[in-house]
Amino acid sequence: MRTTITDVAHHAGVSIKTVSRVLNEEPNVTQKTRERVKASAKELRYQPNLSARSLAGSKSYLLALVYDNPSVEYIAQLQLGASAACRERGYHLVVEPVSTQGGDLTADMELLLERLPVDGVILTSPICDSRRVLSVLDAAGTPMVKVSPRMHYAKDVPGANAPSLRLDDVAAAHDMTSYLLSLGHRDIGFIRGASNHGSAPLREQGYRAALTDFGITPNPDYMVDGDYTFQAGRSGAQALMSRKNRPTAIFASSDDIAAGVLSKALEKGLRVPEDISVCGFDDTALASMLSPALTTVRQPIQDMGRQAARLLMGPHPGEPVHPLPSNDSPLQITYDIVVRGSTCRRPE
Amino acid sequence: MRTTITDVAHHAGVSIKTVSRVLNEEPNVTQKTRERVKASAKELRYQPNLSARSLAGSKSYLLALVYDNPSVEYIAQLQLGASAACRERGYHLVVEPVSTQGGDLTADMELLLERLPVDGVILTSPICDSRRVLSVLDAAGTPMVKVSPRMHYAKDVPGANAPSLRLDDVAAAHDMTSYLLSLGHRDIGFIRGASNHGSAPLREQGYRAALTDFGITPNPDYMVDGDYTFQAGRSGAQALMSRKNRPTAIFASSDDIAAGVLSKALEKGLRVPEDISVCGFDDTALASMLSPALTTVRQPIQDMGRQAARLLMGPHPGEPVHPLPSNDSPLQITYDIVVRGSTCRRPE
DNA sequence: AGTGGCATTGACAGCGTTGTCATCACAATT
DNA sequence: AATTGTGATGACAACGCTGTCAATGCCACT
Repeated sequence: MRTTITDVAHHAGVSIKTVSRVLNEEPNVTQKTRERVKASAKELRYQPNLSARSLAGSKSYLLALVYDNPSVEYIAQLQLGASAACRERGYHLVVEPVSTQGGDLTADMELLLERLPVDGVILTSPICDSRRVLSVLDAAGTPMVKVSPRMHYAKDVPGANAPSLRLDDVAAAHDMTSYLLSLGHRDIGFIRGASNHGSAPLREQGYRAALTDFGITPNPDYMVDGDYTFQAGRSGAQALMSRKNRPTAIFASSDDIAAGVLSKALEKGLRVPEDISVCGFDDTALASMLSPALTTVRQPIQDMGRQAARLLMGPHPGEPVHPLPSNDSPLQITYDIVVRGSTCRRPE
Repeated sequence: MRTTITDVAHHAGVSIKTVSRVLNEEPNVTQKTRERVKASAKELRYQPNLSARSLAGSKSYLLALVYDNPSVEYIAQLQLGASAACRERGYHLVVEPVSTQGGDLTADMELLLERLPVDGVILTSPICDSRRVLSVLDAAGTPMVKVSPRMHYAKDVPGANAPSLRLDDVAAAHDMTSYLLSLGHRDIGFIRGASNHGSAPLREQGYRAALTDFGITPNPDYMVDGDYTFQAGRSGAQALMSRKNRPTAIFASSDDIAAGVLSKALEKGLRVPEDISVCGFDDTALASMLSPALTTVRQPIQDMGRQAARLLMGPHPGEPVHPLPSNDSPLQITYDIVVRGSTCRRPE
């Protein structure tokens, strides 16, 4: 038999309601009672039953991570962080892979919400920008947090004021581009991320700004579309390398793209970085595993997952309450430029 | 207001118990009633509340995936499959990353089981071989399925008869080694997987057997320890390449290891595959992203996740019941040797 | 027509917790 | 001393569903 709250109450000589109060850190319990109950709970190794809690109360102690598999590694890291944060507070993380392509995204979300009363949803890009998903969540009153959403929202869009977090993609891309410029590169190719991701245009913007700041007019011939995948990297590189003036460096919007670029460049007999520098974005495990290892932008993805979960769980009773980050002022995440072997000074 | 079972019962003109019976595919309901109830449920877009179900009944419609992060990619794929299978049947997947290193594994598991009454647990290697974890699960009576566990168990070990699935690591490694032999290689290095994973000795066994079958005595100098990581690949390669007769091929027990081997080989100025062939195991996304792309053993990891979840959910009412795979006769998963650019004929 | 048996249905009591509200004890106020 | 207020506590219902068991209806067989 599981130990129930009744057992604890009996053991501590109080009512179950008092036990409940203690466990939920509610006020109006004497310090003495509080301690006695806690001792009993510990001794009996009592663990509250989440189903019962959820049914009776308003909290379910369940968070959902909804994702569409942009990069396996990215999600895995986010999940690791979120899960760790959940454990700290007795929550659990339910994963919900969905597809923005086929399938009915909205229906999937509704199903989730109606079946499983989760306390909050972590939305990753590009789902965090889906009007329909946001409106379903809004309608259900489910708290959410958006990870790397688009920048600008109309005020009346559902979920417009949900807290969000992202790193400063513009600044990061600016920094990376500036780094390439500082190496002497002038003809810098750029491969965009997926257009349905908020980060894609921001990274492009940073790239463009850096060039402009340096006095170079961004050349459309040096920018190609992509979708954050290895394949996009290969075809993007193919396109860029067939330009009249082959770029001496390529800034890929993700590590997966950069891996594709590397692959194509090597296939064409180019040496990286001697003939062409390549850099990525994210610093996933892949970046270190490639030869040469990728110069890239480090995102603390795991941290972001942890932060996202914490935002949903709210401040621990007793902790200071931070103002909620919003779309307009998202929780800013730090980044670093990580220099590895895939970039070097421009060849003469 | 959410629609409840009472709403459906009212709408269909039956008792809530009958609705419950219909929804759970229980017998002893007339076809007519069954259809009427289903129609009502559909019309009202009714979704059963999982917390209530779990509290009242014995099922929670929740499965847990417990893992210790051997390879991010591997887990992500497994998770994708398991999650898909869950969705088919109205289940949800809770993820529980745990650490076999620090932390208290047993305590983590107990916590999980006592808080969240999951219907089953998917245990990945090496956790599926932890006596303590198995005994906790056994004691709680929680169904489990082991993915790639060790081969041999004493009969009295807890969880000894839990269903398990794995591919035939021995045969796969045998095939891969034979393939290298067929390319003319005779001095074939081998980098082991992590010793706490059941698959590691099996793959080694296959490697040895293939050599022996070919009339070659396995040379201990050509076998080095590893732990399925990139780093292990680098140091393993370092060790192997400093042998008197440098092997002309290296069989790495995982793609991550192989990536490390590649990295070290290229760093040393060796050409792959011209100077040295390299192959891996798993066929994770990484394998295709490397240059050259890895020859490797394809495991249908996503399928395995799907199968694992299905085993836990039991046969769909009405489906034929397959005998449960056990440790002695696990569900066999098919594999393929995928030949890519990292292997070639032995240099003269 | 009477009887037994079986398939179908429903009434009702929980499952373990939280929310609401009443009660109580004790201190502060008049 | 009587009154009021406030903090601490507990009794009880409710959350939405399933399990148990009793009741009902229907049919086949004497």
